[in-house]
Amino acid sequence: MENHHQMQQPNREFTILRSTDFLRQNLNLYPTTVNTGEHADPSIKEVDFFSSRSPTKNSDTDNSSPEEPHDHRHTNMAKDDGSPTLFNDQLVNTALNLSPSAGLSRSAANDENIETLLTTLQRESLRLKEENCKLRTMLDQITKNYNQLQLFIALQKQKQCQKMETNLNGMMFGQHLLDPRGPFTKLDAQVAPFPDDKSGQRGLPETDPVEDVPEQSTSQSWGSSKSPKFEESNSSELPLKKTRVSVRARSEAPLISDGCQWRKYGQKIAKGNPCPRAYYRCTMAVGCPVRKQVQRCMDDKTVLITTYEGNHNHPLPPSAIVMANSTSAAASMFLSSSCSTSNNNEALSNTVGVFSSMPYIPMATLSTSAPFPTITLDMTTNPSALTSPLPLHATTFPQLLGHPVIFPHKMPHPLLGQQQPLFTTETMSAAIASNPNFTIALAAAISSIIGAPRGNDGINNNSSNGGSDLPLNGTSMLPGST
DNA sequence: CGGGTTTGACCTGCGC
DNA sequence: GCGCAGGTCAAACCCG
Repeated sequence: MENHHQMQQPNREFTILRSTDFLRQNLNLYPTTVNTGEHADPSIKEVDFFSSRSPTKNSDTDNSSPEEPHDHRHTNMAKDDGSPTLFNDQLVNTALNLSPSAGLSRSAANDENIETLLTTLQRESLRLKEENCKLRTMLDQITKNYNQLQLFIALQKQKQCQKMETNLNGMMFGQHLLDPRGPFTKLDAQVAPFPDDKSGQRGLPETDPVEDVPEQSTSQSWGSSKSPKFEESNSSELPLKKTRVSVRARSEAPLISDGCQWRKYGQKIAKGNPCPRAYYRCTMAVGCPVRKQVQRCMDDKTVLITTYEGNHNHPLPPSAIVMANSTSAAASMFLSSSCSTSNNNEALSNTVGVFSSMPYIPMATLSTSAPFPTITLDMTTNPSALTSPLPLHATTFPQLLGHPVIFPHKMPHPLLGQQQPLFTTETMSAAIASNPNFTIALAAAISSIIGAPRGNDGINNNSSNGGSDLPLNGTSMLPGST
C-alpha cells in the first residue's frame, strides 16, 4: 500500500508543479519584486488554492520566508473536510499583500490588478476543485471495483474450499478452513507435500529458503530454530507460518547477482546432491536477517537454485527491487490463490495458470515439504509467449524477495526501467485478453497490497524495502527477501 | 589490516 | 535414546 502510495507521488508532483508554475508564470506571482504598498514587508504571502476557504482570507497569515520553498508546513495539509489534500505545494506565494487591511493606500490600478488576480485565482481554484472532484470520483470507482473483486475472490475461494473439502471427504485439512488466521496462514508445515515435489526437480532438493510473515516479525530466523543470533526478535512467538522462496535460474556463475551483498557463512553437502549447498547472509545492513542458500540442481548443473528467507531491514538498491517485486508478486499471488490448503492440486494448477499469464512472473510451484513451504519460481522455462521479453538469466535478473510488493504495472520506475523492460500496457492488456484468470490474479495481488497490514517495523516500511509489506500478511520475499 | 571464504566442529530437530 | 541431516559457528586462511 505504501508503495502504491509512493508510486503515485510522481504524478502528484507533476500536478503540483504544473499548477504552481501556471500561477507563477501567468499571474506573475514570484515573490521577488512586488511591493504592494506601505507594507514593505518582504515576507511572502501565500494562498491556499485548495482550501475551501477563499484565498483572500489566508493571504496575510503566513509569513514564511522565500528561502523556505519546501517548508514542511506546506505539506500534508488537510482540507477542511478532513481528507488529505492531493497536493503538497498548494500554497502559492503571491508576493502580494492581499489582506483588506493592507490595501487602504493602494492605488486604483493596484486594486484592479489585485481584483484581476483574485478572479483568476478563484477561477483556478475552481478548476482545481473540479479536478479534485474528478479524482475523487475515480478513487471511489476504483475502491468500488476493488471491493467487488474482493467479493468475487472470496466467493471463488469459498467454492474452491468447499470443493476441496468434499474431495478430501473433510478429512485431512478440513480444519484449516476454520482457521481464524485466514487463508494465507494455512501455508504452514501442516500442509502435505506437493505431489510434484521431488527433490532435485524443483527447488532445493530437501530444503529451501524463504519468506516470512511480516505480521509476526520483520526479522525472522532462517528456518531452523537454532541460531540464537538471528532469533533475538520474537523468539517466544512462533511464526504462524514461514515460507521460503526459491528461484531457479540458469547461470554459469556461482552466484546470482541480485543486487544485494552477501557473505558466505557456511557450506554443506546436502544429502542426495553432490553439489555443495552454500549458505549466505545479507551484509548490506548490520543484523539483516535475510539469508539465502545457493545450490546447483542435481539434474541440471546449469541451473542454480537460490532460496531466500527473511525480510531485509534496510533499503534495497534498485537492481534488487526488480526481482523483489517480481518474486513478491508471484509468491503473493500464488499463495493468495491457493486457498487455505495448499495440498489442493486444483488450486495449485490454477495458480500456475494464472502465473502463465503474467509477464515476468515465472512458472511457480509450491513445495510444502517440511519444515517450511517453499515457493519455487522457475525462471528456466518460458511459461508462455506472453512472458516478457525479459531475459530471465540468473546473472542478470536480480532476485530479491522480502520487499514490498509493487504490482507489476507500477514497476516502470525511472531507475528500474533502465535495467529491463517491465510490464507495459500492451503486455498487460495481452495478458488480460488471453487469460480470464488474470483478473483474479490482479484482484489477489491488489488485495494483498491493499489489505495487508502494514509492518510495524519502521525500517521495513521505507519505500524501497518495506520488506514486510508483502501481502500474505507480510510475507515478503527477499532478495533475498522473503 | 579488514573483509570475505573455507572448513571442521557443534547444535538442534526429527525419525526410527 | 540414538543416529542422521540440516544449519550455524568460528578459527584459520586468503586476498586486495
